[in-house]
Amino acid sequence: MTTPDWLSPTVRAAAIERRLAPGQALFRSGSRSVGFFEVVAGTVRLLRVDRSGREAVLQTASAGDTLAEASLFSTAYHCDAIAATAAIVRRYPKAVMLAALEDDPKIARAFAAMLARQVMTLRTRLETRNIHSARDRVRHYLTINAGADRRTVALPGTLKQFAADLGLTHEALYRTLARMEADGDIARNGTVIRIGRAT
Amino acid sequence: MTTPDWLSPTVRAAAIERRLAPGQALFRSGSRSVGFFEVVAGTVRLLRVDRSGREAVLQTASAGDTLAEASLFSTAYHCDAIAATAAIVRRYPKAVMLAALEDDPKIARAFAAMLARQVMTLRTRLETRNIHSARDRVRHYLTINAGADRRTVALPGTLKQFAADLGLTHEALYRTLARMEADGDIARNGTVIRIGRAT
DNA sequence: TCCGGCGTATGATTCCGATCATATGGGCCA
DNA sequence: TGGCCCATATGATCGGAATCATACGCCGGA
Repeated sequence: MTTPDWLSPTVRAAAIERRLAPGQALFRSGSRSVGFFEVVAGTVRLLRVDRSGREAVLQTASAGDTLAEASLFSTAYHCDAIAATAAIVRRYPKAVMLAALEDDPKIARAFAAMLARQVMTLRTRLETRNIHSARDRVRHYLTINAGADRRTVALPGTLKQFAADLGLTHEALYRTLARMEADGDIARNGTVIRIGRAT
Repeated sequence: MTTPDWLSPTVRAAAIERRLAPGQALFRSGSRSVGFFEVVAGTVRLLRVDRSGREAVLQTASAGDTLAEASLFSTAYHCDAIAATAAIVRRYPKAVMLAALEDDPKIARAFAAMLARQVMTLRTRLETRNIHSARDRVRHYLTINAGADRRTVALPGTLKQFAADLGLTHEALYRTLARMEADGDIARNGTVIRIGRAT
């Protein structure tokens, strides 16, 4: 989830860069796993599509985030990775990375710590999804993702993407934000949101 | 999530067993993290409680599962662990485990693999929560957790716990199961569910 | 420059899960 | 054995998010 400064020079040297057009797939569910990725620029989203066509956003990776780390231990990917914007990704080949894990306890530990962070992030998202009220769900997200001042949040993408991340329809999100703004709970400037009663 | 046969004898020797009464807390959110746990018997649930008192089930750990692995890398726990039944847990002290990670690449790798599995499990749960229809949500859970014959599922606990895991009220689950049974989508025998149209 | 697509926005309506209420049976403890 | 708690179950009602529909403005490409 953070810049992989913990990777050894060997692993970094083995990285392979690739550009993605918006909407282009980095990999698809079921395809053979060939390593994990770092997003250098742009945004890539991990998602699964169920029979009814509804898509669940599992992760939104922006510049500096890593992607599909878990695939190191399985032979195939279990979801689709789609570029939300034009993006550049770096692929760290599976074999090289696994070897590095064996060789260097520091890397292994850092890798484990990173996975642990992911587990916590996912748990938090699961917690968000447990909130039924759209308003409370938005509030929960905002308080968790507030910047250093605890008062402003810059959304990573469009409102539509934000809605998908929250597990809401975009209509519901638009309405909720409008109501929260009308009530003075938040103030908006595009995708920058200030939390708290208007002063 | 599986029996930690990958732990070194040293780590295992350092384990500390503890019994829990149903409803008793193993640890609370905010308390200093002192290691991770293995459930030897019974069931322990990880949950967070939001302001409104609603609780989100983050994980249900049964015998053989591990718990709070991610806490190795943080100083405090981020959720409550509550025994759902009478339970026995084994605690693996933090320092011992961290040292083992440094020493033995095999352990580190196995630990990372276990975390990776957790990440995938959590993603699947996130996917489930993205399904709005109670019926489809139940169906999704059942197809994923079907036994070897792909037709039967033995629920790990009570229906009420199952409802919490799915993020439904128990009333909604009772009704949904009743309707699915009436329609012949499933057949039930207590908490054992057979999938598929009645033959 | 004009057109088309997409994000944003809002209205009307529907649907279904949450909530509140009530009932029953089984298990456990006194 | 009696009483209590809890899981299971079902009914009635409500609220709010999903859904369908429409509109507007912006941006990029033809």
